[in-house]
Amino acid sequence: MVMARKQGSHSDITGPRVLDTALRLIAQHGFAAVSMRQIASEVGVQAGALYNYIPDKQSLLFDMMREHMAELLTSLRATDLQGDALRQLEAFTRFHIRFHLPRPDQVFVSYMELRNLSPQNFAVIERMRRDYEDALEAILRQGESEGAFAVADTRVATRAIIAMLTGLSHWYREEGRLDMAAIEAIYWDLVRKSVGA
Amino acid sequence: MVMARKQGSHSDITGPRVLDTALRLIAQHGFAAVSMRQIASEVGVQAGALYNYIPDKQSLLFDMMREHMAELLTSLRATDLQGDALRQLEAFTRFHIRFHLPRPDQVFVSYMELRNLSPQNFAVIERMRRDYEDALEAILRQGESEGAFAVADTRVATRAIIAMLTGLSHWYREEGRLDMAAIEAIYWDLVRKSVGA
DNA sequence: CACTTAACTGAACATTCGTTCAGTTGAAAA
DNA sequence: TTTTCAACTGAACGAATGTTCAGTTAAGTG
Repeated sequence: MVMARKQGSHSDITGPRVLDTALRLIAQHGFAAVSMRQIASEVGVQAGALYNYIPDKQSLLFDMMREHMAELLTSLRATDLQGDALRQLEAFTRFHIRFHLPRPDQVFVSYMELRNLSPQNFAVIERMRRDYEDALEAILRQGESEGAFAVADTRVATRAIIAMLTGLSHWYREEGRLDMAAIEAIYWDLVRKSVGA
Repeated sequence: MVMARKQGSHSDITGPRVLDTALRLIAQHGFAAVSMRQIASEVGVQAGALYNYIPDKQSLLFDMMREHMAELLTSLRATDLQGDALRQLEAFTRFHIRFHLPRPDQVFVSYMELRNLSPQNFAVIERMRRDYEDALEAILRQGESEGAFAVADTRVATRAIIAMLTGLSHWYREEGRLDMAAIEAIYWDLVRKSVGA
């Protein structure tokens, strides 16, 4: 029987390092602007070695984005979204900020590199993004039927709120003026008011 | 005296066509993913001919973005932003939508390709973007001093509102369910409420 | 008409690209 | 100690990259 190697084997170290390094570089320079040789160089191997961990460059991007979206949806479903619509909306808002703020590179790549996905891969990611949007839309619809919210168009409001929240990741810096708790409070105030609650 | 040629000369036709074609292709595939040969091919010339109109590829991107931002700022200053803060905010909101909706490619490129600008060029564009943000921030501050608006943090609210409005360009389609007037009404409702007015 | 010159071609330049693969290395297995 | 094989190297592949430039074309000028 062949055991998995525990020492001396770098596979379980190099593998994740490839994805981590690629994520950072692509977030910084863009998918098309980063070469396999750049990624390999920062990992500390030759370009050919990358192909022990990924079939090709396209899969590198797809795997990063799919993992990000899968984590997002899993975390959302694991989050307690109960109570009336107002409480659910607050929970969703705070969840979104808490999930996205510590992951600026993933957010950047997932929103900027959609064009560089193959059509099939794009469809998969788009479906996941739509699932996330639908969770917020359901909350808004419930709020309307409760009479707690007043929005002119639920679908548009859904997208507007997500754009507002996601935009946060484009300028937030950890060392900045506001910590995450302050950010949460400010955005929750904006979101709550925007739906008329 | 040498007159500018009026017929038979393609310079005044090809020149703008280069920028237009480049804009469309870059919006579609991204700056790094579009080659000079692709642009030239769609324009109907050889790659070398492009260099009669631009010094290099970087200038192509920079010229496109600077022109977009300059038009944005010029149009904003030509817009009647008077009356109390609430009226100004409405005027700003409607201006933003009317300016951006008919220019999806420019918006896309200007917000997605900042990474591909050289540091000097980036600084120029960033300065212009900041000028635009400041116009909105001034309105919010006036609204606060009037007692018309209630926002937890003016700087954050400024960015949040612009993110909300700009996000519109990412999903709006001319042939869609809503025309521009409907969109304006829906977003103005969201913006007005978000600042507590 | 001959002359000038703006506009463009077509080929070439040195790099770089993603990807493949035969061969090397060195630690775990027997 | 010998064997095994996962992990990796280093070189090579054809194709594509941005950019340059000597030469061609054709329309305007005098």
